[in-house]
Amino acid sequence: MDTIRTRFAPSPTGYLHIGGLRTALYCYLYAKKNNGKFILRIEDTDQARYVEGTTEIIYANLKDAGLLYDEGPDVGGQYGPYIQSQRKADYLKYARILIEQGDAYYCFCDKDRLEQLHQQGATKYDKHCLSLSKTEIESKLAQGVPYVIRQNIPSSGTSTYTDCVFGEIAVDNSELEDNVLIKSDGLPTYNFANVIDDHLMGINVVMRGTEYLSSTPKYNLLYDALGWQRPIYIHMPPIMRDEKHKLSKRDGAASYDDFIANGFLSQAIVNYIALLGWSPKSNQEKMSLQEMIELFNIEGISRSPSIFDLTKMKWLNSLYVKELPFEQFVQMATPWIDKSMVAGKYDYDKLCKLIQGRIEILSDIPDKINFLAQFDSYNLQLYVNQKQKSDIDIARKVLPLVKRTMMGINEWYNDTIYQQLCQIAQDSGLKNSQILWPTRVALSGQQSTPGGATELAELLGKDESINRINKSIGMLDMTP
RNA sequence: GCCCCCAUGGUCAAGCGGUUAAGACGUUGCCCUCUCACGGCAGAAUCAGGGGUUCGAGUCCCCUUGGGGGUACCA
Repeated sequence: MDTIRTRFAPSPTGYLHIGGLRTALYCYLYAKKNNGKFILRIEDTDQARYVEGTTEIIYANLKDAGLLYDEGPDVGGQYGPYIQSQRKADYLKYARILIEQGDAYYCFCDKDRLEQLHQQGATKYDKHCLSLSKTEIESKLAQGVPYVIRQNIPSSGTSTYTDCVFGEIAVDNSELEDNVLIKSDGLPTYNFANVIDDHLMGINVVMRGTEYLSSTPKYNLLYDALGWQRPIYIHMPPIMRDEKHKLSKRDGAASYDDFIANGFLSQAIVNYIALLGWSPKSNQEKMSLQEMIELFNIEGISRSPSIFDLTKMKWLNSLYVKELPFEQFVQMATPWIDKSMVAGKYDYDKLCKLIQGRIEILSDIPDKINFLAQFDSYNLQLYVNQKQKSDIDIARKVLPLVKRTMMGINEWYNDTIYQQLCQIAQDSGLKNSQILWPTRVALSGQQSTPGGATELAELLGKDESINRINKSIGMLDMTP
């Protein structure tokens, strides 16, 4: 059996969006699962939509996501070039063969005539130039009349093929249009370049979005006309923003880079999108790339579109954040702490210990910790907590004791502070929570914090802690 | 308009003619706890509608409805 060869063939028209990344992922998984090769090919035949620099982003993103391709523009390979615009000669060669065989023809119709055709209600090209005589064609060619080359599709009959996920697909040839194969600028259209390149590069498994499901018969006709073996097709459903809209680049953060910039971990991104449109037999959800390769199977690919759920993606991300080795978490969190008001203050390691288990994405960090650098007036009702048996009066009574105790502590560590504060409770016949709750509020002015009263105290340091307790006592004194 | 495709909770989804219709996110309640989070336990919530076929239908067929895609000198 031939080696499986799959390809991801993006156009360099913008950032690598999540849909594209998933296509790449499935191609990669399928290839690796079958000990095959995963190839990257850049489809830049549309000069108008080309965006400078985006090929480099594609390379970088794919590698960052762990989807290492065996062949590609920047890594080489035996089937190059891997950039479509550099393969011009081949396309023309095959187009001429097709013309020779009557499977394609020169078309000299200009935009005006095409438009007219459309206005007259035609849904497709009328094969007008198919009936041109050889001499007519030659003279127009000699005169330099602009032309395109069109595929000559049979006007009757049915084209059928089997897709691995959707099963048998049948389309009447009469539904198919004589598409342009070679544009007037001499470059091939996607339709054509795709077939030629896939064949020449030995691609035997074509994986792509369902937008090609109904046009695949056209490609098959090309394969057949050229006497080439058709590839295996695996079409996959789109990722949606909601029931009605595809998740598009315009939806804001929808590219790989956007997610990274928003504090998602690369592994989590890959893991989550793997689950959008595919699920393993075992129903396992958290998977490494290696596990995905092992579990991947076409039967698990779903046929209906799936809606992107940011909430679930965050949850998955939080799992990866939690299991990050501490050192690595500190390293990744540091830029986010620097970006917060806490920048440069407090011990980053201690800070990270408190937040690692409490954030979902890295960008949650600033909001979680800003209070450490900012201590203004807060709502005194925070002292009221039924479950902790705390209220404003308790706070008034307890905080001065806390302050005095703190001043006497020399070993400023969580454990000792905790012990000492609990001692107050014992001495005064109160519950621990009646000391700790007011203390935490007095230190933070927050409803919830990444850490308990004494953990915060350690982080803030003795001076700042006492300072904040003082301010809080002041606030309490000012209210009746 | 025409053609292709799809349809299980709010979301991702198991399920391949006989199940109490899995699981996960989210949600609700409880437990744990120096708050929150984590973790643990429990609960609510789904087969779009209508016809068939069958002893039996979420599973097969048809129609309706809803949704996606295609219908380019874009990919």
